[in-house]
Amino acid sequence: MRLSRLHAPTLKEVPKDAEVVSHQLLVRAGYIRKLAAGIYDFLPLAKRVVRKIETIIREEMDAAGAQEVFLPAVVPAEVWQESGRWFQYGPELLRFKDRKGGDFCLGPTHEEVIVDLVKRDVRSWRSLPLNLYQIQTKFRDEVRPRFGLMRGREFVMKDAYSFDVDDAATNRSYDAMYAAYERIFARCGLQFRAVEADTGSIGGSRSHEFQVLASSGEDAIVSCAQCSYAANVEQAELHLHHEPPPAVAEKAYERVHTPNRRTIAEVTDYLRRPARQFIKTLIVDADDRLFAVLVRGDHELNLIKVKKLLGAQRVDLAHEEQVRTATGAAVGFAGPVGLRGVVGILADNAVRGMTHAVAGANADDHHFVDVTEGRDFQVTRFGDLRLAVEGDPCPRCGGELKSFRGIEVGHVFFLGTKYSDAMKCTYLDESGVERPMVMGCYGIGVTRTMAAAIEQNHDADGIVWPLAIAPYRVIVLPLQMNVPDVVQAAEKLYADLQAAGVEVLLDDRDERAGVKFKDADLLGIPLRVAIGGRGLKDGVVELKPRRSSEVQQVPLADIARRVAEWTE
RNA sequence: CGGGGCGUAGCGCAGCCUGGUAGCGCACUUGCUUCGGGAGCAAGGUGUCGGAGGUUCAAAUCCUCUCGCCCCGACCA
Repeated sequence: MRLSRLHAPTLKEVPKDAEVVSHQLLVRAGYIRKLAAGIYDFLPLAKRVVRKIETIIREEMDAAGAQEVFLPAVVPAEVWQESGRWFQYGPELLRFKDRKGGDFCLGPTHEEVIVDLVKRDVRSWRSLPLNLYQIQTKFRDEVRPRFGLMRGREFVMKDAYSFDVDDAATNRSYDAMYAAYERIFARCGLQFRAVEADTGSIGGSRSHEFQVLASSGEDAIVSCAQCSYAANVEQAELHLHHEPPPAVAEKAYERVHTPNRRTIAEVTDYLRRPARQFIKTLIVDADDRLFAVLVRGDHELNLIKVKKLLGAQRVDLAHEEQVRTATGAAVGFAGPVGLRGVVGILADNAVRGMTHAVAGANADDHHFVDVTEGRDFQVTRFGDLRLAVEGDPCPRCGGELKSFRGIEVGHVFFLGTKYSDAMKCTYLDESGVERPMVMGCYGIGVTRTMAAAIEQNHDADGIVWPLAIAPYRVIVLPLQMNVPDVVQAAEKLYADLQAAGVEVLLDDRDERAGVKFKDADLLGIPLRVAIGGRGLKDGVVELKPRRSSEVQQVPLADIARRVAEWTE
């Protein structure tokens, strides 16, 4: 492709509405344009990257035994009513009516549609397992679309659904998808981790997220330095490796005045005690019953774990009024000592045996100091209730956990029979008994993967594409368009590379060398060949990988072969 | 959903407070010079000042409503 013809309008200035680097670079390098909040045009270069990611996905999904289908984006309400989600899903589901007044939605995910399809025609155990996937545009009317392609409203997703006779068979389908995902992201040239994730409200038993490692990632994950364990911080279990000794208190607790100091930071500053000596007391609403939950001051509460411990349907932090009802004080002054307004007091394991701790006094502008667990208050139930942090012990091997930031680009999920039960998707087993199919679902955010690749691979000059998903692999720069030898050599190389099947861009624009270098870097093309009058006199051209800073001088006669080798 | 901010040329912005008939940089067109890391000079085109209504002799500017976009927050203790 000639750059003079390519529709890739590059910008010198950073667009003002772009916050994250992938968004900035995609706009600046002429890959995307915004049409509306969270809705983007994909220009030719972006389309090529998306297609490359899709091709890798297709090859690996097909190799894993899945079959590609294409389901409608516009979905009639009936199937969503059948599963019950028409009423459960919030405003993220974009609903609308057709001309006859019938209800429809734009599919944010396709469990209903796929189950509807499978249950019609699959009746026998002989037809299972079955794994169907599609690559398609999804729409989720996000509360707050942001970060460009990272959290758009319209995006391209690969979604797959497996149907099996039982849990064991589903686990095999799951394992096959897990392995396929590892190959897909490895082939895309990305650094990633598969992490254990929360199974959430769907109630499945297994779930892994595929996280592309990037410091700008929205998700916090921990991974063991010694073994292969990795998990989302929300999911990471924290086992108690040794029982702390019972608390031995020296001092009695006393009440101190802490005017208007509500947060841990404010109080630790004011009292000059470290955060780890603080007992944070959170009031939570679990199915309309109020509980106090205690975690150490330097730890963070994990509501998901609280929900599991209580076996509750719903757990939220309490509202301001509820906090006042429970503690008799404003938010920020709750503490376990003398707390009456709650059904029970739960505490994270790290709170066990704490002495000389600081806690809220359940009175405005007051805290207690030198509080001791067991003596000054009784915990109803201890458990693992906090987010994991760097340095926590690995639940598998006891090694040290390291923390990372990640971008979730894929998710594999053991679904079970939630949808097949609700929508009566059943088969007849060998003995003629009707059973629900057991399902798994497997998603990859295709357009998000493109953005994540940039978040992980960029520098001050622009994008640095991994070879496998670059829109073109080579860019040829004739540095002086007014020197016939330079233009000729560039044209010949361009033609030779095309003939050899190498995806190549030729910057044939009548621009100065500086402009061409800047644009080549911005676009992120993995290999650059610069042809200039100076080098040509000595019969050489320059070869420079985008990722490295060293320039190789290559004889003109060898350049086509060298490039072809490099890009293989 | 709550709070804040911004809509002026393709892009980035100034002008608004203190009303007087719209400007800067980049980009774009033409010419000359330049030619290995976003060139210089000259000439040129570009706007319903987001939309509607109001106040006024006069509105980008003041007022009201509305639409769009961005950021922060959604109880982080």
